[in-house]
Amino acid sequence: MQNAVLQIQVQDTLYVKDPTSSTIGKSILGHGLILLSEIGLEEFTFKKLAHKISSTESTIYRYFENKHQFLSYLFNFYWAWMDVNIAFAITNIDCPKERLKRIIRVLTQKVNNDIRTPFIDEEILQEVIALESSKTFLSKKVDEENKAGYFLQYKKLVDRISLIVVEINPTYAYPNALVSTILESSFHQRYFGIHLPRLTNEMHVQERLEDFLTDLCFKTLL
Amino acid sequence: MQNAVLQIQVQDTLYVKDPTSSTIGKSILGHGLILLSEIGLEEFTFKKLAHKISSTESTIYRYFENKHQFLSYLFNFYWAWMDVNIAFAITNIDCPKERLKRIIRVLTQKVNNDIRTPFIDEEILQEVIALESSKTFLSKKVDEENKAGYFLQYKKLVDRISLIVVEINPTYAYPNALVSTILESSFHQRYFGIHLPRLTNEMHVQERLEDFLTDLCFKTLL
DNA sequence: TTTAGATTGATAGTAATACTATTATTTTTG
DNA sequence: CAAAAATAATAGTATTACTATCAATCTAAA
Repeated sequence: MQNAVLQIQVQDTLYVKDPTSSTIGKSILGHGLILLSEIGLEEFTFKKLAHKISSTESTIYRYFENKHQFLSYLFNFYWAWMDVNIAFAITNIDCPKERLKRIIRVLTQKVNNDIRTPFIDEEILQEVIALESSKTFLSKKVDEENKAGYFLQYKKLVDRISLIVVEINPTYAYPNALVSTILESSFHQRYFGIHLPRLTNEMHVQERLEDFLTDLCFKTLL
Repeated sequence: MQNAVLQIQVQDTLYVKDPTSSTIGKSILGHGLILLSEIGLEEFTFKKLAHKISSTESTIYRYFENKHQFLSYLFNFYWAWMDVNIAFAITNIDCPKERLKRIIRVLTQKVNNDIRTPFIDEEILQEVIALESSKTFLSKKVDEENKAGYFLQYKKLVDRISLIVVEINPTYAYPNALVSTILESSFHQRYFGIHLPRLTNEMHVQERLEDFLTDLCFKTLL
């Protein structure tokens, strides 16, 4: 068994200088993520982060244009990492139904820190993405950022899962819509379960969320 | 036919001073909404709005604590208004399936300005809510704001529609989750259709969005 | 009709944010 | 070891997100 390092690649439009290329860059990623999870995007500033890592604002600005770009980097990192996870979960599974089931399981599971990515704690990343990811695309700059590849990893994953949906039911008219609905729901329903329970039905319980989404998918497709 | 004025009531925790109680308050609502639709929440400031309505920041602060509260006001206004619309759309309809169908139609339709609310243009409001509404609850202050009633109208509507879902299928375990998923999707899928088409399947076309959500609901429930 | 009370406008001010720029110092690497 | 690159330290600007004060105006009750 090798001591593998998992290289997650994101678009070079998502940084000024590649944060994985230096110690301080990795520190920005790791501690930036932690700070984000602690205080949320609105309160998050590069100044606070600089203080946390005993560095300066100007250094952080050499890696990321602004906090929105930093969030988008994490967003892409998360989905690229999820893509790897999902690919692993369905290798050697031929039946597309079983593959979709396993994907939904992976999507609704609470993740654990992946030691193959030393500077990012995926458990924290998942929390941050649940709360903040919608803010990456709900912006007036969405078209511009889309052109710059800010959503590439997410779109790739939706495409990949949609292909499986098409395998299950080639006549279904809305595979991508179904998949992106499932992905969005997997975050929002869990969040509602914790914070706005009246909007959902105990979706903070992993098995229920998994069952809800699996049921929704398969009833729709079969 | 009377020249009816539709009074939409929101929680008094959503303002410092009721904006509908004065001319300048209504101007803040109306022009604030327009400014929001023009530049988005991130760029929106009370200073810019004050300039637009030839008033001052201090005056606006007498009505709303900050722009987040202003957005939450609009959020509740929208769903309270939608509630009225939906109630109207299903009066005298006994069949719960038909009622749900009609609700989905209302939810996926592009709305027109309602002249019974003179200071708010619902067409613009719908655009703003589509882009910004998730930001009302995706915040570290969600629990605090939930207690203060920031999401009451939305929760009420979800409850109301869930009751119909239960009528259609009393054994279905996730009525509220299904309803909130439909509501969230009705905005996000349309948005994806316009800005991130790879995430969906032409959901900017109203009939397709309606069909997608109707199909999703009824296949899940029947 | 006066007058007190409430509302708005004008102005000022503060701490924080979101940067940019410059230069000195340290670290890396060839 | 020298040159180049990266980082730290410092300063500075325009804007944001407010709060405070006080004068002007408008409004409603005695």
